[in-house]
Amino acid sequence: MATKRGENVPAPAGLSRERVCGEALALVDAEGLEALSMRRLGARLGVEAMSLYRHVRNKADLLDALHAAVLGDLKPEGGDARDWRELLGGLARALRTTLLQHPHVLPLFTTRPVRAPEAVATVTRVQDAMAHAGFRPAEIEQAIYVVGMFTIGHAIFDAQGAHRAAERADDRRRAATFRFGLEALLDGIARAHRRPRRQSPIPRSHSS
Amino acid sequence: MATKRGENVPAPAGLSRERVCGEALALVDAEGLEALSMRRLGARLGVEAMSLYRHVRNKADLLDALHAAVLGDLKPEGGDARDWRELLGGLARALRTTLLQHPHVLPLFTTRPVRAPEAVATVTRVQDAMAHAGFRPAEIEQAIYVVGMFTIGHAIFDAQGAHRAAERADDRRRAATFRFGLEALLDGIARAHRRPRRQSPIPRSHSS
DNA sequence: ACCTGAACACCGTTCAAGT
DNA sequence: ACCTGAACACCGTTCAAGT
Repeated sequence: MATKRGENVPAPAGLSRERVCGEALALVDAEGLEALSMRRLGARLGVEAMSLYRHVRNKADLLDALHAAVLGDLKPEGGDARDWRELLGGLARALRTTLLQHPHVLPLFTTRPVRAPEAVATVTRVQDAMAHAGFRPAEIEQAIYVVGMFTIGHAIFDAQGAHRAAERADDRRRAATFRFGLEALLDGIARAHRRPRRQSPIPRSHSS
Repeated sequence: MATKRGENVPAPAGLSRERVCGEALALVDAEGLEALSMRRLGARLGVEAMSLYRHVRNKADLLDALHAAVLGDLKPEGGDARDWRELLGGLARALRTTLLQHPHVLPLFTTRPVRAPEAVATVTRVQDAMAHAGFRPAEIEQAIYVVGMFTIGHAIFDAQGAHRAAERADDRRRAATFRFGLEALLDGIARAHRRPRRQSPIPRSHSS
């Protein structure tokens, strides 16, 4: 192959949605979200920009795919644990790791709902463990919500600070701050579960 | 005025940085970040796009101004309190309110460092109260960091959910979830302050 | 079936020119 | 001093045309 000219010939151009999205993620990781244009992405794949529309509906669709791809990486550590606290904590730590590996994709998280099926599956495992530990559905939703909020907020702060000179408190300290907040939230969740929901004078049986 | 043609004549065109940024914020609040272009903004102000460059270095500069303007709104409630917990909690609640009033500006928070002087001043008041309560500088920074992360994370989730049909749990419940996480964090901060920092065998004076 | 060229309606930004 | 016209190098996207 590449017999015509020794110029560019970057790839055999067997395009596919996967290849398009993968290359887009590589481009964004390397040069930032603003550097992603259909024309530049096409060039990277050795193809005209218009060819991409065969595999991607839109630029918005491409961005959705990027968002999903990052969430798809999610590989929580303590996969075999059944302790809700370890599962939920592990999910948060895995999310932090993933987000910090793709900091340029973070703005998409402010715009797109979390719907990647892989991520949803991971969340389901946490939900099951919490249900098994006696949490009620509303409590479970709240717990996961709260931990997710904190984690994405942290990733945003952290990714910002990484560019700044002044507050380059070393990574160890930022990680410690994350850990501190996460443990505080897990404590809060555990405590709320042990206590009754609100101030109701005579709770019947075990709920309020 | 408006004697030439009864067509458009939107403003006397006495441009200023303030007017440019204010109109930009109005445009973004109304139509989203993507709708903001120099040409459209110029049109709204009754002026050609190029005139804006007299008052704004760049589009990036304009976005920075938007970010700062939103943070400038920050008006925490319990302004006269000296209780650190009330001050820090009030700051978080005020930030939440402001962010939810300008949801389209949220993506900028993933990209720009928080540097608006008004916001910094508010933060300084919280820092002073915490120092007065006996927190050490590192603890103070960590506390404010953690609460800020959580709040911005929450705002992102909340703003997303507001568009979605399925999870439109009513506002009251979302606010309750925010409150729950915030209180958990404040509890954690208070507890960490009462306890020793790490496992140090013989702490001196009053912290054990 | 898959890719392309040309075209359309937009961008941000510069610069010399108008008043 | 402040605003503008024309221009440049880019965008996303459509559509008819090529192979």
